[in-house]
Amino acid sequence: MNDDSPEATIMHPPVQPDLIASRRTQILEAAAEVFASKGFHSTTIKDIARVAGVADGTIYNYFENKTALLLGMLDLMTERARQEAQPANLAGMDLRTFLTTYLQRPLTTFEANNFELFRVIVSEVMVNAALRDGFYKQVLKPTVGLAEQYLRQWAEQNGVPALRADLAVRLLSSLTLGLILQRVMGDQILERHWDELPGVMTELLIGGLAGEQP
Amino acid sequence: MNDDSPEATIMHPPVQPDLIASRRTQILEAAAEVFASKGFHSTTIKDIARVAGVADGTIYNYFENKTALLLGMLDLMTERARQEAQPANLAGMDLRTFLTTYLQRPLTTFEANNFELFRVIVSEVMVNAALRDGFYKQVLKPTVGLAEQYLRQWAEQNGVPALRADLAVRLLSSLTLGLILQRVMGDQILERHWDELPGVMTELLIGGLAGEQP
Amino acid sequence: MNDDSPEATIMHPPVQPDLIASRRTQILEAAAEVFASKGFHSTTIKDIARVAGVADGTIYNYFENKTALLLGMLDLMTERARQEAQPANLAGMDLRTFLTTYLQRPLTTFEANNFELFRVIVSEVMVNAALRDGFYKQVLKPTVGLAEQYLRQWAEQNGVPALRADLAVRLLSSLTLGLILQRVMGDQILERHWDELPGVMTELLIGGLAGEQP
Amino acid sequence: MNDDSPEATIMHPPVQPDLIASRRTQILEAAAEVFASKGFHSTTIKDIARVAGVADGTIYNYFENKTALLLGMLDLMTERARQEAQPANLAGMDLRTFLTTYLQRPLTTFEANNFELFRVIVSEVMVNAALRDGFYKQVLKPTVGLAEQYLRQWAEQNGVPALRADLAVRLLSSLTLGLILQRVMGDQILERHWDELPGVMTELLIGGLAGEQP
DNA sequence: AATGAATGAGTCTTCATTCAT
DNA sequence: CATGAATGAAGACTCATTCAT
Repeated sequence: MNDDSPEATIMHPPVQPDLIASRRTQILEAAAEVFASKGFHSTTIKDIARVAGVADGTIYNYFENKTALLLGMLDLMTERARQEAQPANLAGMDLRTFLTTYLQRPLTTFEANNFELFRVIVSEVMVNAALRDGFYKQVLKPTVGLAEQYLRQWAEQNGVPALRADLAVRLLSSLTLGLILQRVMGDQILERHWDELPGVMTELLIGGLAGEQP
Repeated sequence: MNDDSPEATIMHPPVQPDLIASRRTQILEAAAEVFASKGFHSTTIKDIARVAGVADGTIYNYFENKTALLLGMLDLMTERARQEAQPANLAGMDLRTFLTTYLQRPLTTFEANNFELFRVIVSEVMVNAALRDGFYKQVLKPTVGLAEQYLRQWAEQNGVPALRADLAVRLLSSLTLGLILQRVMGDQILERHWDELPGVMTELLIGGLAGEQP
Repeated sequence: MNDDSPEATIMHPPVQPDLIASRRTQILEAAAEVFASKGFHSTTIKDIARVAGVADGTIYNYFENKTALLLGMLDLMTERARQEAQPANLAGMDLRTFLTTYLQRPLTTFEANNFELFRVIVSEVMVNAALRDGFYKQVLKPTVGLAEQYLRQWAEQNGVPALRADLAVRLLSSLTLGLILQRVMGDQILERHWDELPGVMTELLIGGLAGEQP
Repeated sequence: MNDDSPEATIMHPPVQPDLIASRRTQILEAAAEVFASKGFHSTTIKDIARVAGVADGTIYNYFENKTALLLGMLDLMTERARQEAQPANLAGMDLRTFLTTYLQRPLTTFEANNFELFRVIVSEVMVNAALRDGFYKQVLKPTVGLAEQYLRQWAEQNGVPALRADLAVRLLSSLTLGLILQRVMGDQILERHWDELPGVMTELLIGGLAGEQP
């Protein structure tokens, strides 16, 4: 109540951009939590507001609509993934290390805590064009692109000229995606051997199915 | 109608199970069509009824609820898949043929006309436990089981004793699933080379990434 | 259709009126059973048909609509009540016997097995004018009328000229009705002393609240 | 709004409970009106909303579901009844006054304006366990309890030791309930003599049927 | 008369979104 | 910017009733 024209200040405090960002994050994290546990369509704005500790209407100050929350979550996840994923020095890596690393990262990332959320996102990605685009461009394409780059280099350096790098790399990403999906669907074998997968898959891929097993 | 034929005296023919079945199919096909074009949640019962040419209520004479329609579609697809999939004599196949066949079937099946529907099913499978179970048990598990059987035999006969058949086969199914998903998500490369995939993937898997390319 | 050919006879057997009646009864009893256990509005025609062992549509050959079933049940109950209620020779009865008898009959009748059904009927009687009329005219009025007759006679013979027989008798019927209702609502005391009620109430009514208790 | 008064600085006044209460009341009164005229099952939420002057959805901000409206009405009636019923000093009353009062109150209360509504409530009470409980506990039990207390005292003070107060009081409440029901069912006699009933019934109860009539 | 599949009007209820305060 | 009560469109589902067989 300390005023020289205090009301104005009190009533319209200069909006700190940090606050805006953190509010967004706060809401997104609440959304992630609830989406993960109830799915997208079963989650109501009220649910999210309650968990976020804000009013229903407040959410609409930060997000266009309910779907925008999903897009926002994608951004958030991408952002974090990027921070964690130090632009690892792929350049000098040998193939085995590369493959193991490349397979391991997504598998352990999802292992951590994102299975439920992943379900929800995939679910909507399947059905929502905008989200599908976002997912493809922000998540899948960059990952694939990076690997393709590496594979080309490696093929060139090792005299494997005929390698269809563009398809080979899709083999890798499809494999990862498929593994996660099957795990999510309740496959027991995958759950039991989840940690060994990067290693085993790498050997299978390098030596070929008929190759020598370590 | 007034004829001497004996049929005329049959007054209450035991309700033709055929009719029931065909009505179910009629409704399911309508559902598939609408689901594919609008997604599950955006489709109303009225939409389906209209396309099927029946009243809203009639649908509930054949299906418990909206979700049951999806389960029914799963059955229908499984049924058809089973009919198409002659219990091919895997026993005598060489590895290359086996892999190509095994990869090819799902890819071409979905190529045909089911992409949109596949999206919807995967979408709900991710989020609906009952459906997930159905999908896993009816679609994924049988496929995987068959292949595992083959791989074990093959490994034994070809002296590759250490092969982790249980994981190797999951490599295959994950690969398939992942390829379809990436394609569904709009990957251009995959779309362009869809028909070559079984062949290319087979070579990559047999020879290993480092293997000799044909 | 009117020909001598045997088929005609076989196909349209002369309908035995007994059969009609028994079919009606069969359906009504099924209705009573289901109504009693689920209430009127929660009971579907299909429920009744199943219990009666007939098809849905058959019910509509015997009853105009769902409400008519209630009216029919009323008739059925009235009919039975009338048969049981031998036009007891009230004429010579002393007051105490009369009262005890008069109170006892409805209480034990409902005790038997009709509580649940009574609930349903009262429920609809409250809300459905036609049914209310039926109940009033077929059940309440006759009972009250009979008693009024007796009371007048008795008052005359015993020199109690001022007795407002018309109201006194309503005291009796209201009492009965009210007791049943309170019992139905779960009053424990009434349930425990149900059998003693006719006696106790009779004494209270004869002696007055301040009267000597036996 | 822009004045110097301190109130102006109160920005988010804790939502006035008064407003909530009044909105509830507004809706309940609308519900009572419509229920009374059309019955419970024939009344739609839309009907109530229209009469209350709110949107359909608004009703669900104040009541769980349609049935909760009935429960709410019970509360409202109980509340009002309690306010009217000053905890009258029964202690010092003589029996005649007590009885007259005790009988009179419910009869005149319902006379006023509640007959139609009473019908609806009784109707549902018969069939809905939750409502039945509410009615029993909030309406019937308290009334009965109060009277029982009085009767015990009175019996003790007047040397009527054998009085079955627990049953005697149920005679009273049953009588009341039954009278209202018969009146509701269209009994002309009761309607005509409604106002005299408390008096007449009191005399009948005190003197006994055989007693001297005033 | 019996059947029971088909009908489709009718309703409760949900919930994303708005907007006055 | 925050709030949260109000909104009302939308949809799944029920079920009494009909009628062709």
